[in-house]
Amino acid sequence: MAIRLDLDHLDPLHDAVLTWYDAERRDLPWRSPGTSPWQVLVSEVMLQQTPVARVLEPYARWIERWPTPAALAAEPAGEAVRAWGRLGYPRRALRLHACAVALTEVYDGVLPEDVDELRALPGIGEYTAAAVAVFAYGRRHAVLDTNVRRVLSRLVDGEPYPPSTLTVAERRRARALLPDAPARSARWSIGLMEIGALVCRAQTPRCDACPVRTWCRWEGAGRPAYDGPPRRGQSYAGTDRQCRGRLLAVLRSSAAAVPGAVLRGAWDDDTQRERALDSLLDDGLVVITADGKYALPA
DNA sequence: CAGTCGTGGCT
DNA sequence: TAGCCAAGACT
Repeated sequence: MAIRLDLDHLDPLHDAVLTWYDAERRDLPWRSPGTSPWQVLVSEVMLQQTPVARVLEPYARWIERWPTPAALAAEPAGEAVRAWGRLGYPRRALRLHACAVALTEVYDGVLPEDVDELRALPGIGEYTAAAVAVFAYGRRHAVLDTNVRRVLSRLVDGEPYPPSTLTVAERRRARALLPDAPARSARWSIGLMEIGALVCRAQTPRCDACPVRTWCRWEGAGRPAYDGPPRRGQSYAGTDRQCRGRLLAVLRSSAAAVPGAVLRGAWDDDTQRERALDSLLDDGLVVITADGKYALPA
């Protein structure tokens, strides 16, 4: 049986996470000492639904080219989409550009520290606002990403996976577990994320290497399997998303505007291609030029 | 609130 | 092999 979690005496739990983090943390570029809040934001947006390994190279090129919000805001949004490469979900690039414009115009290029102000910026939701406030500014605030949610669900609830949507109970609990000192709470949050990424993994947990194993209800209960309703799977082949990806890849690789005939060669199904192209135009990821060709936005 | 939105690696 | 999933946001 796991040791019951005592909310009045969390120090040992905190210590276990912080000690483990100091020893096992990955040395990622956005964690190095001189990282600016803007660079933290760039990394967080790129990491939304995209694994660390695929972010490393685009991130390095991005911050070298656009070290400040003003630098990015000075260029066309299409350049952001092009530099986004194959990270996926390219609307993130568009939003990050819009965010850079807003930061430049409204905040004089300085990221706000307040989560509500951050939350109001394009592409910054609840998680990313918290991540910037905590990781860039050391504020005391709960950070609930998919890793932390899974770790706490297993540790405290004994459930293999968190609820499908973030609940108020999860927010309240995450807040209650936070160390009192802001600097300590920030490291606690990063530590939980890192445990989720390296140890308490979704499919292949490494409980033998877990620093909080002695408190874990899930491990203590023999790691019961998930038995709820089927979790929504993401199909991809043949979907509009794949079609959009193909079309955008053509535009990314071309410096000049592209005639419709070329796009036609990128996807066979006329109906689906037109639908996907319309949605790309709606999103502002693609524009039609004066001579009727297609291009990334100016 | 549930659906939509890319891409690729791992088991 | 075919799912499963990865530091979510937005509508």
